[in-house]
Amino acid sequence: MRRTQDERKAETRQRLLDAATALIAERGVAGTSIDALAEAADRTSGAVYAHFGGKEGVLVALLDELKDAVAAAIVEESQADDDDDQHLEVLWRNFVAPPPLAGDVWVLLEHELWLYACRNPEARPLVAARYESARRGIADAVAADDGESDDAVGTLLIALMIGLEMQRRLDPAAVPDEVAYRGMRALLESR
Amino acid sequence: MRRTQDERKAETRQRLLDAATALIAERGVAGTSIDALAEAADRTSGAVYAHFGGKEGVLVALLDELKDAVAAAIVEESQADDDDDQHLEVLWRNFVAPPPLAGDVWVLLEHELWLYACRNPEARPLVAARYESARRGIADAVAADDGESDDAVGTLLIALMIGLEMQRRLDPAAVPDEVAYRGMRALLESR
DNA sequence: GTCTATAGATTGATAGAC
DNA sequence: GTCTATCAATCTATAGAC
Repeated sequence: MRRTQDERKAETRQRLLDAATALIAERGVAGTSIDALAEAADRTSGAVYAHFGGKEGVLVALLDELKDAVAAAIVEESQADDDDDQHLEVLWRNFVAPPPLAGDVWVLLEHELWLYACRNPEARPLVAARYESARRGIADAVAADDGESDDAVGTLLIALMIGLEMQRRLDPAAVPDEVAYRGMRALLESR
Repeated sequence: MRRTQDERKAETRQRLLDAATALIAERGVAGTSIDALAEAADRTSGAVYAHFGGKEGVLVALLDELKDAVAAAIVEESQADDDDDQHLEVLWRNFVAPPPLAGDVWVLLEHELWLYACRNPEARPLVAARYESARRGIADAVAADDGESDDAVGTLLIALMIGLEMQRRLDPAAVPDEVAYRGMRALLESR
């Protein structure tokens, strides 16, 4: 029993996107050739052009797929709890390594996409929308208690977590969890 | 009157490093070929190999040159003032566009170097030292008033500024200066 | 130390068979 | 839609003249 063309097509597409996720995180956008991408997905470069038209097309599709999946996953668990401080702990842990992707991969990929957006105006709105969605999600999550949402808190918390994670990558000892919590709590209380 | 060999040598070295700064910020580490680098410096690829042995050598030299120059510049002006709130404003403005480099170039370059360090363990200590130096500098700068320095404040302030600047690049309206000040003040007062 | 020249590998992108 | 085959451009790295 043979699978339909559509199934085959969808599988190839997904394989290419998965390969792109891994390779771009590992070697960067510029460091990932179309050939390497296709090979990692067990296809040939022709398939990449047929599906996405080129490397930029792959990136747009990748951004579209990730869209708010990550933001949603980061926030999701935080909603479950009632304690304000635990909110922050879960938020921080999920941010460092959100469920849908391995933490190692995710952070590097996110920075690659950010750089790509800075350099390619046509991709900027897509990436900007991701951050906007993350800001809202976090603002809503931490506002769940008293019902009042404050966008600026989302902006600040995301900023802090990004910067802390960056420093932690270079030297884990430089960013103890307690320091992260202290900073997040301070921002939360600045409302 | 002819210049000495040493002068010529030093000029070539500096030209190559300047070209590397500009090109890496613009196209990234992987996106910058040795040929393009040499050409931008008005030399040939052979000069790059003679001076630095290859692309990694250029990056190490670049890191060494930037070292704490940027950190020092960011902090320097902040020392001049007495008012605590003005401290933060100057800090934020200098961070967004520190004197030694154009703001546009600096932030992108810094992210490229961070990604490079994440992927290349041998470069990690160099970049980690840059961040460590920046943490100390900021911690000392904001502690100038009461004399008490707190490393964690440096970690948190840097983290926040990095994350805010990233969001601002994608959408300037998303990060008003007042939000930045509010966040920085909250972190500062968390001591 | 610096250049030119070049070899060998890799890249992006396309044409054509199936 | 997917593959093979392929061309032209670009890249890294080295050898050798000066």
